[in-house]
Amino acid sequence: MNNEKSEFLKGTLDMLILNVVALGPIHGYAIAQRIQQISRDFFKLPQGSLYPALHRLEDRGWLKAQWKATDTGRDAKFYALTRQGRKQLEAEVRNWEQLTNAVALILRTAE
Amino acid sequence: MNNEKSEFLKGTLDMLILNVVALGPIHGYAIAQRIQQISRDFFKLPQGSLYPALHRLEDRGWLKAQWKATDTGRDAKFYALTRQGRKQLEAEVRNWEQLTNAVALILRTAE
DNA sequence: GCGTATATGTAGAACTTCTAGGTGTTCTAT
DNA sequence: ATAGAACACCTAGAAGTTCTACATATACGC
Repeated sequence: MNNEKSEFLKGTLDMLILNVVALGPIHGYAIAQRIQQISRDFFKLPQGSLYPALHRLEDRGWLKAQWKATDTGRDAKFYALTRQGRKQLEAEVRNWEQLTNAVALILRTAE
Repeated sequence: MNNEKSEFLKGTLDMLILNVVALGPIHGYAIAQRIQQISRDFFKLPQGSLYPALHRLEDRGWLKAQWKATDTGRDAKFYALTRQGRKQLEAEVRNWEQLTNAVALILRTAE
C-alpha cells in the first residue's frame, strides 16, 4: 500500500516552511526546492502539499504574501514571516524538541 | 484554538506502541501508562487513540492479541509483536532517525 | 516548435488522531 | 456498606494534514 512511495512530513511541514521563510522573503516554489535541497532529498514536497500549507499559514496570520517579480522576471508570490509567525515558529521548534526528546526516551527503552 | 490542549503524537504513535510491546507482552491500558511514564508525561495517550491504533496494528499483522489475566486477576488483552511487527518497528525507527536528521538540517539553517 | 523547468492552484481521497461517549470490574477510603 | 477512583475494554464521528491527480500558464534551451 505505502510500500516505498513517499517520505512523510509527519506534521513538520508548517515548521519547516516557517523556518525557510524566516531566512527572508521567498516564493512557494523556491521553498519546496530549498527544503528538498537542504534535506538532501529526504523531503520531496509535492505541490499539493505545499500550496494548501502556504494558504493555511497565511490564513492564520503567520505569513503574509506579496506578488513580485523573480530574478528571471516572472511573477511569483513572495512570502514573509509576520510577528505572529515568528512566535509560532519558535513555539513549534520548542515543541519539536520536546517531542523528539520524548520519543528518544521511549526508543531508548529497548530490550 | 489548540492553545495548550494536547500534545501531538505526530505520526509516532505506531512506532511507540510497537517499541513498548517489543519489551514483552503487555495489555493496552498498560501500554498507555508506560508511554506516559517513560515520556515524563509528555505523551498522554487518550483511549480513543490507543485502541483504534492497537486494532490497526493487529489488522496489519504487526501485533497479535491474546486474552489473559493480569497480576491483579482481571482479564485483559495482551499484545505481542509478530515477526513482521519487529521488522516494521525496525523500519519505522530507521525512518524516524532519517526524518529527525532531515528536520535538523533544515532547522540548523537559521539566520 | 517542443519539451523541460518554473510557478501557482484546486478537488477529492486517504489516513491519523482527537473528543466524547459507552460498558463493566476491582480497589480504596469513609 | 458504598461511593468514587482506577482499571480495562470499546466505538462513532469530527477535525486535521497530506497525498495523488489534475489544471493552467510562462520562460528557457535546443
